[in-house]
Amino acid sequence: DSHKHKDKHKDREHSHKEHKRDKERENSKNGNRQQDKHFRFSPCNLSGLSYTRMCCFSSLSIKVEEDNGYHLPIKHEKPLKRERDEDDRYEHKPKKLKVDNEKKVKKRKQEDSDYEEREVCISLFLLKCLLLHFKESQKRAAGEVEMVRWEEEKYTDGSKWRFLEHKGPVFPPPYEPLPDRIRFYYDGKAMKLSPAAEEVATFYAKMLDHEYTTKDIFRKNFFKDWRKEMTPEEKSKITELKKCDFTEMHEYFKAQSEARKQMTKEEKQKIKEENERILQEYGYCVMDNHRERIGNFRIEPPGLFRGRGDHPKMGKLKRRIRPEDIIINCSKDSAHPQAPPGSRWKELRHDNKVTWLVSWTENIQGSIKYIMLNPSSRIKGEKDWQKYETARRLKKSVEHIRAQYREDWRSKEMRIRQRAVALYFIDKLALRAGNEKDEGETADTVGCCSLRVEHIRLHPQMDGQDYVVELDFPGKDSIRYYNKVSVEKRVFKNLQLFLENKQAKDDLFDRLNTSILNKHLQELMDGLTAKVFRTYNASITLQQQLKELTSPDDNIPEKILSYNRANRAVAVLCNHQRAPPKTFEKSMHNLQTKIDEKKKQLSAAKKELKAAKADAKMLRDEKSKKAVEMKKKAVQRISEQLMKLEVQATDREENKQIALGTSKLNYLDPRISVAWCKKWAVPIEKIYNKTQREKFAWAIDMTDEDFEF
DNA sequence: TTGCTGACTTAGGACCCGAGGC
DNA sequence: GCCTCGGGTCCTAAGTCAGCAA
Repeated sequence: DSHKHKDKHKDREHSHKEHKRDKERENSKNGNRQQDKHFRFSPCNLSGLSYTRMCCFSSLSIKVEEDNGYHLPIKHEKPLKRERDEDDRYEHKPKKLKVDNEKKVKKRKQEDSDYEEREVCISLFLLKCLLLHFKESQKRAAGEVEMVRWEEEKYTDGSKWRFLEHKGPVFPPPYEPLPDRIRFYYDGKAMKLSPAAEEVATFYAKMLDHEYTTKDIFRKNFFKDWRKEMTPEEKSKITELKKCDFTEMHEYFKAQSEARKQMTKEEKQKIKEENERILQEYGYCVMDNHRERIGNFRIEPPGLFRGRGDHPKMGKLKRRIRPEDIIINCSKDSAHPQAPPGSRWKELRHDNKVTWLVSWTENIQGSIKYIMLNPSSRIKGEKDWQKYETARRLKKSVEHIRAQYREDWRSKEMRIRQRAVALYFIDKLALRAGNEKDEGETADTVGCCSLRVEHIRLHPQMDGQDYVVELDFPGKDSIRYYNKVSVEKRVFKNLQLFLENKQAKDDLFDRLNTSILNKHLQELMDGLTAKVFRTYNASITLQQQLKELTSPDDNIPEKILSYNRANRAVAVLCNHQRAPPKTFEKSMHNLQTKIDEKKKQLSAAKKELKAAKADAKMLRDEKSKKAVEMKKKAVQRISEQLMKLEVQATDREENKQIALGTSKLNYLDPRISVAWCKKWAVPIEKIYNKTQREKFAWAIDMTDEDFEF
């Protein structure tokens, strides 16, 4: 562990040096192509004109496969039709957008009234698309590739769509009572439960193998909620959980899942087809004339709440969601989804200021759950792009911001010093912001602003380093963050001061919260919030590590190993951990055995080659020459296989406790990876699987090998 | 300023299924 | 053809952050 964290620290220190270098490099290249590109691609385009390249085709045929929905400037793009909007796009100010919009409302009244017209006149709108489509096809046919822009399609009023149509959610199947032969025992005696009580009992029975059922809070919460579902008779009889025997139920479900596995190919195929049918019917929606994949179109089935860490509500009953709990969001002029027969929706809403299609309130925390679009959708992709553009803007001002917070360490105001030290942690250690949480309602986890005295230890000297801060706290999902980091003297002195006269449970930064911090960050840079630092530091680390680790002479597997190592450096930075796979030791052992065997094979093959060479030297005939060639090839093949296995082993070992997926999916600007792949001729499929390629279609589409984050 | 809520992103674990080895 | 393993996908919890009301 300590080794890991030392490395982690090293990585961080390194990347900071690299930041400077990057900055210098960037300065020296002032005005280069990248910058132009950056401007052109800046997310102002996102809500503006430039991405409106002709998705109106797909809008007509509704074929997302042919048009990924990203309206990216392409190389052969001709000058924009609406030059006057170009200027607007040079400065990206997402957060001011709303304010700006308000100010611009009057100015744009004329344009807005156009919108309104269009809104009420969808058919005209489609007609126009049709016309554009037609024109475009004509041009294409004539070999003229010109960008046709869908000028109308820009949402500067904060709306997210004009048209939204979907089929509503898919509900889980109703509860199927257990067959009579499957019995529940209380205090050793068989007892038939009412359907409601039985259903809840099955939730518990299904989890009998899980560690959850050994936890007191889980058992207590479950039992309390279960009793609420019981009939008065059941309630009076069943008073102690430990007298409940669910084993028959448990065995029944195990047998069922076993039976599912044993199904014939045909049966499995049938289920697959049915799932596909449901996906086609409910898994897509039409948003602004694109057919888009929906992320989660199934309503969460009832069950027992599985909170993470020491969650005070674990084991509580997550109740079944009924149509009457559901709010449907779609456009007025769409075919509204129908509630299941005999039921009705809670509400039918037409709010185009939000992106969700369906929502309901869950009963554990009382929070709202949503059905939204898949990451491959235009709306999510553009947001993602915008996120990375904000992080790239931070790259430009980060040195200034760092200088500022270093200055603030000396402020005479405590709140400023706290803010500055917290920001230093967020920047240097990629900590999360750390919002306040409801005590007793959620697991006790913290982030930067909510760190407490008990989470930090100061060591003026440790392991040969000065001013070491030891951080140890439960972070998001109760994942432990443990790190020892040497900080600057002034930070250290400040921390000593913050700790003075405080108890273990007191806040380290008692004059700070995320709201204060983010307000400050907003003043430093438009759109800047605490989490942008995580995105920025993750992406810049990837870029820098790739530069450092990639050797031009490496073959593809070695390059991929380098990529994974760079990815890993980021995962370590962001503390993305995973439980080591249960079969890790075993599979590692198996792999080692394979490697040993391969080595034996190799030496055998080499011997054979040697012998064949000797033969060839003696016999000097075609046959033995051929034999040498064959043996040579065999040696080559086997050593390649061996190398591959060894790389695999290294990769797997290094990956034992680290999850690469999270950073890849959420923190690393995909354009860095795409550019790297292009530069080193690594097929993008080796880095991104199909889903990831769909999510990052925008980046794959727009990125050249010389892209710089 | 504070508390609360809604919308959206980020997160790890469970589960499924197919590739590849035997 | 069977089995194992791991990647891919699904699931949904747990964060962040802005906006609003008191």
